[in-house]
Amino acid sequence: MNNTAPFIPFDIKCYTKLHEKFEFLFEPELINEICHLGTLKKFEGGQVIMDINQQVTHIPLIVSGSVKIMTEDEEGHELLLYYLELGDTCAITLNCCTSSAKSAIRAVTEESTELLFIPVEQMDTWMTTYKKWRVFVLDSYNTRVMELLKAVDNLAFHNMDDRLKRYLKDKVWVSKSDELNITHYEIANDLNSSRVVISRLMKKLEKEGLIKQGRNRVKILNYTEW
DNA sequence: ACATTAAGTGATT
DNA sequence: AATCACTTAATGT
Repeated sequence: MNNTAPFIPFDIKCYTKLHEKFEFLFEPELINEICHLGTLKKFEGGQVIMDINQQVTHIPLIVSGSVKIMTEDEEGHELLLYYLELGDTCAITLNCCTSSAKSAIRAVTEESTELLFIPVEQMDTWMTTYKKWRVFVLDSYNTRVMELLKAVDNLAFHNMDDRLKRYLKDKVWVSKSDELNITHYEIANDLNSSRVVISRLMKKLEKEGLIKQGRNRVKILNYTEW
């Protein structure tokens, strides 16, 4: 038995896991580099992994779970912008990194989530050495801008009950379950609305037969028809 | 049994 | 659609 065996620099299982998860995105050599230079961290649901005005030193890459990205107004009311899932990264953060600016957003884990933090310095070198990294960065930038546009459109052109429906739909999508454990207060907070308004609209949706609800839980009925 | 938290509702702006 | 003020219902200690 080799006595150095327990002291391998990284977890073999984790190593192969990352290869499986990211082979569709990156070159194998790049995944090797990611394994060596990145740090994998696990979070419980509801943890703030990056906050507004925080200095950005690492780029987060989602390995499992999901993260919600939000802004805040002067009074501290939040607004959900979009979610990040497997293989996603936050392009807003990417921009912060290169310009060494501070974060404009807050990132909160939606469920228990694994994140791979890559030091900013790697950005530039990988941009020139790995084609797939370049494509990944540009692509993710693009999809984030699209998501932002969607959020703005939603905010500007749709009333509350529409926004609520979209919210529930998205929520079912990211949680991969039509049974949501959520309170009216939390929904109101994500939508920058008030609990009373959400309660009324939720009651309406229930009467329309679109949802069933109880304390701390909402079940979305026949999701496919949404 | 009591306190706390979530949800429902009428009235007002 | 938001806020207030109040009620009712569910849950934890």
